Order: sequence, then C-alpha cells, then structure tokens
Amino acid sequence: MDQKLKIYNSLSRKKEIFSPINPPHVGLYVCGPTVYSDVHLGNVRSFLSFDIVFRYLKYIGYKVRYVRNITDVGHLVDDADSGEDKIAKKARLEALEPMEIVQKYANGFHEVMRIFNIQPPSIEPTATGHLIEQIEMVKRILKAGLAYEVDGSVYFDVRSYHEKHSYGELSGRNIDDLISNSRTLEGQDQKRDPLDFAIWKKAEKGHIMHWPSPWGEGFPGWHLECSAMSTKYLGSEFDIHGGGMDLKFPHHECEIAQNIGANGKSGPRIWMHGNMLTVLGRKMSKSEGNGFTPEQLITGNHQLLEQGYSPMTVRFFMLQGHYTSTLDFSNDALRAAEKGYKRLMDGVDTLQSLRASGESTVDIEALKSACFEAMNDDFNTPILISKLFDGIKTINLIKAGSEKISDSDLDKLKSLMSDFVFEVLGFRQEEKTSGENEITSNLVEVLINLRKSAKLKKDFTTADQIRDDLSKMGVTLKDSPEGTTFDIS
RNA sequence: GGUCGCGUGGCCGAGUGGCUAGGCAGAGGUCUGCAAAACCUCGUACAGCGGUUCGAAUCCGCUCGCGACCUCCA
Repeated sequence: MDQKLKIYNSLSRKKEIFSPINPPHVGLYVCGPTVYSDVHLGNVRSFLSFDIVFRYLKYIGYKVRYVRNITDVGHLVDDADSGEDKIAKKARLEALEPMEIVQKYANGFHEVMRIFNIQPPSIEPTATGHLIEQIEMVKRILKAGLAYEVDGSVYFDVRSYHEKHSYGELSGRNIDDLISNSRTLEGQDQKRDPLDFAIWKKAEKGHIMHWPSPWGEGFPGWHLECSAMSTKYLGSEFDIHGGGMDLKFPHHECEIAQNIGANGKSGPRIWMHGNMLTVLGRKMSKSEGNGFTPEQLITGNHQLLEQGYSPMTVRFFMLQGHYTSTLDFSNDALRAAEKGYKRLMDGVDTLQSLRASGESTVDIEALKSACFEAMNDDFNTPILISKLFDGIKTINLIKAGSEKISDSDLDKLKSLMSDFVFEVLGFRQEEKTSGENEITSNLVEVLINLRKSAKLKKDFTTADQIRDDLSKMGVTLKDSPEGTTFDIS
C-alpha cells in the first residue's frame, strides 16, 4: 500500500502530503476548552475531528505526542482585552473558588470525552500550570522589540511585527483592512494600535486570579498559553496544530506572531481547522445559546430535540460529514444516523458468524485499499463509512450465499472491519439502555417460547396476541430463521 | 462594509472536467401462517443565467440565496 496521507493545510490552502519533521514521531497540538461552562455538541465535534486524526496517525504507525490544553485563566469575557476573566467571573457568580470552577468543568469535559469515546491526549497541560513559561515568553517577545509595557500590562505590537513578518497570512487578512474595520471599543486606550493584543494583563483591584511578574501582579493573555505550551512540549517547530475554524482569527494568528516573536519560528507546519456544527443553519455557540449539552442530547431533554440519541449515534452522525464542512444538526439527520449506525453494527455482528467456503468471490484487498485511500485523503471519514457499508453489503451477500469467501479472506475482512470501525473511527458497542434488565429479558424470552409453541400448534390467534400485546408495550419481536429476538424501545 | 466559504435527488451528506459515493426515507422482491425484522434490487441530483471545452454538477464570469470570521466561542 503505497498511499500517502494528505492533509489540508489551512495556511497554504492546499492538501499537502504529510511528512513529519522527525518520523516516526508526530507532534500534534489542539486548542482545548476554556473550562468555565459545560461543553456543548459543537465543542464535541471539534475534539472528535482531532480524535480521528490522532487515532489514524497512530493506526498507520506514527508515534504521536498529542497535546491538548485546558484553558483555565486568561480568557477574557469582554472584548478588547479589557474584560473580566471568564473563569473569575463565573467563580463570582457561582460563589466558588476559581479553581473549583476549573475543576468542575474540566471534570465535566473529561466525562463528555469519555462518553463519546474520544481518547485522552498524551499531555493535557493547563495555562495556570505554565505561568513561568508564559512569563518567559513575554520577556522574549519584549526583548525582540515586538511588545511594549503600559502600566503593568504588556501588549504585542502588531504593527512592528508586520514590518518584518507578515501578520494575517493564516486567516487571509489584510492588516490595513483590519484597522479600518476594527470597532472602537472601550478600554483600548493603553494600546498603541487597536490590532495589538495583550500578552500580559495587569490585575486590577479585586481581580481574583493573579500572579507576580516582572510587570507586577497580573495574568497571561489568552493567546499566549498555546504558544508557550506547544513550544514547551513539541518544540518551536512541530507538525500539526488544530482547532476550530472560529479560532483561526485572531487566536491562531496571534499564536503565530508570538511564536515568531519569541522563538523566531512560526510553530506548526500544518494548520488544521475543523468546521462548525450548525443548528438550523446557524453556528452552535455558547453565546447564541443554541447549544445542547451532551446530556440533553442523550436524554432528548431539550426543546429542539424530538428524542434522545445515543453517543455512538451522534459520533456516527458527525463522522458522516467531513471535518472541513459545516454540519447541520437536525432530528431527521440524527434519526437517519441512528438507523445507519445500527445497520453498520449489525453487519459487524453478522461478520463474526460468517463461514468460509473455498474460493473467494469477493475482493477484500480492494476494499482495504479503498478504506486507506479514503482516510489518506485528508481523513475523509464519510467516504470511509461508505466503503465500510460496501463491506457490510459483502458480508450480507456472503451470509445469504450469493458470494463466497475463503478462510484467509475472512480473517482479513474481520480485522479490516474491526480496525476501521473500532480503532480508527472509534465506535464502540453500546450496552442496551431503556429499561431493559435481566428480569425483563427473561420474561420476554418466556413469552417468545410460549408464542413458539403456539405457532407449532398452528394456534396463530394466541401467537399473534402475544406479539401484539408486546408490541403495545414497546417490545418488538423479530423473527428470523435462527429464532426470535427482540428490541425494547 | 472587508475577507473567506457554501448552495447536490424527499432528507442528511461525499465527490469534483468524461468513471454507481454512502446513509435515511420511498418503490419492488426474497423470507414468513400473516406481519414485522432482516436481506437483495432500484432511483439518475448537482441554485439560476452566460462562457471555455469534444465533453461541466465539477473550470471562468455574472445573478440570487445562505453562512462563518472581522468581538468571546471548537
């Protein structure tokens, strides 16, 4: 298999053949959550996209160091670097210690990641755990003459930076357009230029999160942590940096500027941006208030939700779209995904009971090759899934006797399906929910047996009554040549 | 207003100069005592108008509609 992995690089706006700086090692950095409130489904989509990147890179043999931070300070509520820290604000509202907020929502975040089977990163550093690195970075930027201090705060000097380097390349922005379009905001009087951004902020009286620094008590600017931590764990040059599309500007643009300012190197070679999850065509976001929490999604307890959907259904739904496209949430789409996912998993089950017989009439190598081809083309999970459905059709045809498979091909098919379904796409068998327990199951089995006896005696009235009564309770009987099974809804 | 992107069959959603995406729904069939379930088979779509080309849904131009970023957000 001589296929090469291609990744769409937001910086060059092209798909590029992936070749790591120091193979077989790969450095991957992804912007993690700011832990001041519950994560919503849009956040989940982003982390899921990079979960696939992480999984696939490992699957094809790379040793990946995956760093995904937790932002626990420095993220301002307001605009223009003048607002209150998000975590500090929330702490006041909830009357908690800031670190309690951080802990609470970080725990919640991890729980959500677990529910959706999103693997933990190799390193999950926090901004507050890297104050020293951030302060050092501010010093280096100051030394390079690309920042200035005003009354205990330090601002990055975008204009000076732009004279030597190019600000706005990633997001395709023209610095003059930016200036003419930037709004006039309160609290910007300290900045020499509206485009400048804080890399260190003085803590005003009453601010509850602050640390000593050469410029007095304060806290780091939001953009700084990612630069500091990616540099620390992956070096000043590394392979891939990921994040949501909405972080491209200004966050990632600022990161590049800081990296060059402090290290002389821009950081990642490849920038990957996941697109947004939309609801009724609009971006799901915290400020819009149109987000569901994963819990609401699973229980269906939200006005926009007609029913609950299992985590793996949601995972499947998301992976049916490509990460660079927007994906619109709808009940119809999720219901379709629910059935599609079930068909996939049923097929995987069927595969386990398949019998080999002589020569193959099916081409497993071609299927395998198609699966790799899909993933190598910028992690195209929708295509991969369509190829897996081709596999499911093959499985069903073999089961039906219209195709045959040899012993060795059967083994190949089993590992192929299991690798791509579970390892690469990260699905997992879900345990039954909804009131199904051992006693219920046993009771239904008793009724199934009674019905079977009735059928043998040609007493179809009784047999059908059992079937209908169970159906009214939400128990669906499914007859097949191998026997009868049931679903509880 | 600036920058970028999108508009695909009933729905979701890939692809992208000639080669069936796939899923859901729907139709037909196999199976069944009848159903259901399961499985098989089928659909011929690319916003509109021009242009380039032997050939365009795919490239170019214009028009219309939608969205993202430009301020915190994955």
